[in-house]
Amino acid sequence: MDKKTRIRFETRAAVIKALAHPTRLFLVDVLSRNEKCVCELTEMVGADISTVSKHLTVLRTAGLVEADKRGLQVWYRLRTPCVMNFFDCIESVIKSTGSSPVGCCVGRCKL
Amino acid sequence: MDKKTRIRFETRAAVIKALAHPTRLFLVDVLSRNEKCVCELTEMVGADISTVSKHLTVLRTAGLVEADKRGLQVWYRLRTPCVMNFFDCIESVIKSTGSSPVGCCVGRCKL
DNA sequence: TAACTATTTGGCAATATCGCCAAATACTTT
DNA sequence: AAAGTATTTGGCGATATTGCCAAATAGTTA
Repeated sequence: MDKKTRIRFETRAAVIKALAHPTRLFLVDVLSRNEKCVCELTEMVGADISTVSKHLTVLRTAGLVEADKRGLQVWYRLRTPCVMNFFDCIESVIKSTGSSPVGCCVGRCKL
Repeated sequence: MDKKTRIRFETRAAVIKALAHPTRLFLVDVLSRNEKCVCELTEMVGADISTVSKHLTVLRTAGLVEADKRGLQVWYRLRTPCVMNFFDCIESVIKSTGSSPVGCCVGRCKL
């Protein structure tokens, strides 16, 4: 395993990790239809605005969404619609296993 | 946000979380070409066999790989080739941002 | 400029993840 | 049956992630 290969998989994992949270998946799903301001996303998620803002930062750092400020509001939109294709595959995995959510933000996660 | 929606995203996140690690991405990549026994995968990864075994368990629990025992060895293979399509999308995200790996198993992860 | 609104940032406590070691399990060979 | 091989499981210390609160920042309006 050469270093180059190792770094390639670490880089990919960093992007996938940004998607690996129910709230962030929800945000990506919403943003795949329309751009939204943070306040609106916060209302949809139902968590503290600071929590939602941090999730959006994670997505933005990974290159999955982008944002621009208009007046007081910051509007986010999906940069990479191709991630939506992936969800069909994920759904097929879920259907084929009857899997249910495990080990994720037990009891604290609004989403 | 109704409960049903919440659970749907938690379920999806659980599957994606199983992919969100460089070693597991590497395993998926290797298994997408051929089935392999744990010992061979362990050698390729270069970590402790117990570590590799646990990563394989994570992938299997998520429904992404399956395994069967033959003699002393356990052979794993990819159940869901569709995940490979996703990597092209991930690569395009990476190329468009020049992103590099962050915050992941710093200094400890062989992969 | 002071008050107000929208968002981000800092920090902390609670969880979750990770990798290794040691021990247990399962199967094979002698 | 005893010894040997392949794999899984238990457990622990080290890291990383998450959500909320409070405070800081940025822009708007009175």
